Amino acid sequence: MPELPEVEIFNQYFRETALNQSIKSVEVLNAKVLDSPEQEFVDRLRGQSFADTHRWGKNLFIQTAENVINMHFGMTGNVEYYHQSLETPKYSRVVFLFDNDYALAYVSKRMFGRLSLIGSIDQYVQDKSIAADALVIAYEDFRDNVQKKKKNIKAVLLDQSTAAGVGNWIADEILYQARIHPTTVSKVLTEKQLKDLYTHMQDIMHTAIDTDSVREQLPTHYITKYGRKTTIICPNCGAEIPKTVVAGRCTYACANCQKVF
DNA sequence: TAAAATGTTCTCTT
DNA sequence: AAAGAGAACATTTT
Repeated sequence: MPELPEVEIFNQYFRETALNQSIKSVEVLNAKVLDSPEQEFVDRLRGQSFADTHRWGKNLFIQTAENVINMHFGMTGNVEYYHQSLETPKYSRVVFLFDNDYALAYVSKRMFGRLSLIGSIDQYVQDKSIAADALVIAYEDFRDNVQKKKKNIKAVLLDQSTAAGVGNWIADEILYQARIHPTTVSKVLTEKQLKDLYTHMQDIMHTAIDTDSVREQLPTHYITKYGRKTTIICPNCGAEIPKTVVAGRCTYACANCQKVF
């Protein structure tokens, strides 16, 4: 679930619910998702409140008066705000209990997600070589980042040091819309093709955010609309779209419409 | 039932 | 040295 649009939706949800709530206690149900020792994590957040948030790529940063938290969701996960009289959501790993009797659960089904106490957002993204966010990166920076690399274009798009926030389904969708095959080596792409990729990248992100990232609500010319398990028919040419592996990830690309350059 | 899953990081190699 | 390829990670679902 959590590519840039999902995390943006989590960010908006977080801001509408948990922001400015005073943290009465922190329950760690599975310390594996914490980067810091459990006791330190709990001690540093108890009694504080979430003052502000920022999304950068797939990362959600949450600030309190004295701390910055990096929240990452991995392959599965979300946040859920609920009244404490209700059951804790399934797969909750850490729960922040507020003074108002509501709580915010950090949910991570596969436990690939992480909660980390960090020094600052700038330091974090620099340490991790995370590029500017895909929605705000300047075209020239995106182009330069692509041209620095020698991998196939799908691997380059998935690389968070190209533009932060692109994940597996969005990479496929960008390449489908730009009619470029994912195995194309990124270096051979023309300026026009790079501009096209950039434009589609931002269009797709905005479209996914606007549709609340509900797959069925995506435009009919998106391959992502048709899922990633069953057989997909190309909305452009009608051919069956094969499932392959590119950059170590499952990949859907139309052999007719997407050329290898 | 074994495989696959909307991600990142580590290790090995070049 | 730095970049790329591939495995590893942990868990659930189909």
